[in-house]
Amino acid sequence: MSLDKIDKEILNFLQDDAKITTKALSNHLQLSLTAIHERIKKMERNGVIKKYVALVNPQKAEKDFKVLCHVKLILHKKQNIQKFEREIAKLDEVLECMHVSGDYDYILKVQVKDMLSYREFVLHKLTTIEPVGSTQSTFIIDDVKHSTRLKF
Amino acid sequence: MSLDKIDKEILNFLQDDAKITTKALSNHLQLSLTAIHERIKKMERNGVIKKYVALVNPQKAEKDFKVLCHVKLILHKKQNIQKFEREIAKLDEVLECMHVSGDYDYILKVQVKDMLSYREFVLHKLTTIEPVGSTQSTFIIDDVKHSTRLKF
DNA sequence: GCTGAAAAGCGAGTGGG
DNA sequence: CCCACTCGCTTTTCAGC
Repeated sequence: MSLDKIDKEILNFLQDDAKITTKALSNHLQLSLTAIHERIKKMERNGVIKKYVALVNPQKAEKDFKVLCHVKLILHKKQNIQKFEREIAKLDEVLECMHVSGDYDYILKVQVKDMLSYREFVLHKLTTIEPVGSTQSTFIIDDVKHSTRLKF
Repeated sequence: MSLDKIDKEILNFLQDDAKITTKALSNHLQLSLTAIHERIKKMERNGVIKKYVALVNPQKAEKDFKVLCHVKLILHKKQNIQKFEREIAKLDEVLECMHVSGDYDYILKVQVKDMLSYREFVLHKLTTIEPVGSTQSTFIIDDVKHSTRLKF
């Protein structure tokens, strides 16, 4: 589907505030309520808008220890890859799992309470996944910027 | 502030669906409308809930080329660090900027349309930031998991 | 901190231009 | 694409426990 300029502006607003009213949008974009409403519904149906979520502040919720964990698999067989990706998806501590080019196969962004919890995670969860070969941890000193927004 | 069990359950729901009604929550958690409502408002005031946002599907919005860009600064002086972080915050292509331990100073998650746009980004935006020394790009083959949710 | 009920505001759908 | 109008639901507030 193709997004025109107005669609993109709507997305810019909704990515900042899921609860903005259609009325406010219609003021900002000089368009009628109905038009805005239909465009939003269409983008929801098409999957352009995936979902609406609340973002929680990790500092205020005991989840402020963040690590980038580099993972190598033992063997690059299809079954291994699938198994790893399936198991990783189940782990709540893993917010992101990226299959990457370069020295490692995957980079995980892991978010837990503290160093101790991280150790628990690596020992009892991550390294018990069979295809995992080696891992290497890069600690995040500061999350300078963290956005969920694609700017159009 | 401390979050009790009910608060945490509310957060689990809201992180999946910002638009869930207080009524639905009151059913799930066996609590009155007003009680749920007050807990949510309190967490919003305290900043436990940062904001409500719409998540856009990058595949359907021409932003499906993702790169982890490792950055070294030329000199680790306070001014350099501050300047870099200030400039990076302005770049819409950079969704995440993490100050990390290890061989590099920062890891950026950059999200653009395609390889050409990425090249433009590196040449005309990233490397024109003064304190940037060297950069190294790790391409994301597949975003296996991408979550905004902290599980309680 | 909880409940229940009443008031105000918004979303979703309709008919028509 | 816009306007005007409903209806029903959700949010918000208020009294009282």
